[in-house]
Amino acid sequence: MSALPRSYYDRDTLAVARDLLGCTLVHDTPRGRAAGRIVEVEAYHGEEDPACHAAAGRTLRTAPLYGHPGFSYVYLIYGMYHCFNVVTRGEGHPSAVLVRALEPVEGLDLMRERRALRRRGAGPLAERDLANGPGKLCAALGITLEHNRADLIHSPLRVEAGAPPGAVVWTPRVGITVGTDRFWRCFVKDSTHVSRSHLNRVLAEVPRPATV
DNA sequence: GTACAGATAAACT
DNA sequence: GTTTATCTGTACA
Repeated sequence: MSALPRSYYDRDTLAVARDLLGCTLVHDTPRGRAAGRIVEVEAYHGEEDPACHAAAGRTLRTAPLYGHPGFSYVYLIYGMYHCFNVVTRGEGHPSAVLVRALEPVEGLDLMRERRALRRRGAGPLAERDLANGPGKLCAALGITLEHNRADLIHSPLRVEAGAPPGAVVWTPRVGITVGTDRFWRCFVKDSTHVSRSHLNRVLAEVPRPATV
């Protein structure tokens, strides 16, 4: 299996978000391979999207969003967790897709080890809790700030094609206080590996939004 | 099952 | 000094 080509990411951000569902996020390291099927994503699009980090303009932190498609944008959130994005569209159009949840496929033991490092007491983690959140999947795959601005086409960190999912659902994005009117979160409807499952029932479902 | 407090550091004002 | 695209343990139903 090879990485998705750069042209895949140089498209409408919502289309890329939708199409990434069912693909596999893979990270090869000296400790082994960890991989998971992408089941939940969010689109962040342009300086006019108030929830996009680029809404604050181009800074040291947001520079990757303005760069080439097919590169990563990783940042630290709440001082403890990392969030992994893939940059979409051409240079100068600051937009990206946040990967929010994976269904573990390969390297489950490695994922469990990495995740356990972050927990205090606690028993063994259930398979569904390994990567069902943006911070969790970064921990499980060993993604840190050093993977910011990585070229996902030529890197141990990459996205590979996978079987398209069945029905998908679009809802407002999670964890933000602005831009909640845009239904730019997308997840595999039947997946048991989606984040914040307790919210999913009350959120409205809409057809695929217009392209951006 | 739901609700809440607290952890913790980089970037930005 | 403030903000933050989160997660976890504890408390309670």
